[in-house]
Amino acid sequence: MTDASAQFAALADPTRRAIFERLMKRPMAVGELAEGFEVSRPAVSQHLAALKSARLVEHEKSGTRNVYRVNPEGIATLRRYLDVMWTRALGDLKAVAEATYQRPRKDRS
Amino acid sequence: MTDASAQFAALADPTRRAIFERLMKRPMAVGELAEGFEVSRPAVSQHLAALKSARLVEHEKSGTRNVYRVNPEGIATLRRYLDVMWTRALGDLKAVAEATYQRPRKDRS
DNA sequence: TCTTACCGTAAGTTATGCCTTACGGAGTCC
DNA sequence: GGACTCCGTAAGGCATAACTTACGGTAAGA
Repeated sequence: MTDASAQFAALADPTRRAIFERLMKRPMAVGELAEGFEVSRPAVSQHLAALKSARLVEHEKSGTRNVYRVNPEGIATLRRYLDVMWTRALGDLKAVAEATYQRPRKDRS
Repeated sequence: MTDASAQFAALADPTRRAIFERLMKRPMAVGELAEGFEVSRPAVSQHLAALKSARLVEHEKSGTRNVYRVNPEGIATLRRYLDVMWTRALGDLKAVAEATYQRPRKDRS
């Protein structure tokens, strides 16, 4: 069992998902990030804490600012989980599945 | 933009995730499905409704029973979403990413 | 040192979600 | 038709989570 549950929960909230997607474009400090949303800056801080505990983002201090960026490994974890789901969901629909989604052989990294 | 948000929310709840994973093994009726969990049968019904509105499961009536099964397309939607996330998250880490997860190239810009 | 900028945390309120029991509809068998 | 099975929905309680304002701590500049 992985920690995919925390990651699903982290990406379930719309605001948090928007924050995460915004961090996709480029790393940003908290204040700059908060300007793009209607919620307050502390709310953004709390969302970032949730994303951090889910291993979806990382952060690094730069002077007084705290720059956040996405963590590719977090996304990779979800991808691997969904790969397992996908493989099991195929069942007798294997032919159809392989036609609609090409996927590489799965290895544990 | 897809309806991935509803799917993330659907898979965020542990009980609902367990129900979904149990349906992976084989299609089941609601009553039979509910016996495997500690929560009540109506609770399972509500979870199934959430999974259904997220396009993650389908159902088909068979007499008085309602047989649910997973919908592979729902998982595919999440996989595609995470593929986009993954591609964008690579950024300047492209080399590292390609080393840990083989995937076809997908350039934007 | 004093001031300013930037950010995390605490405390409290409000909204959301999960669960329960109770009820009613639809299908099957006699 | 009557009884039984199976299931969805309604109503309400309760826990969790999301948001706000207020406050404190740390770093940089004058």
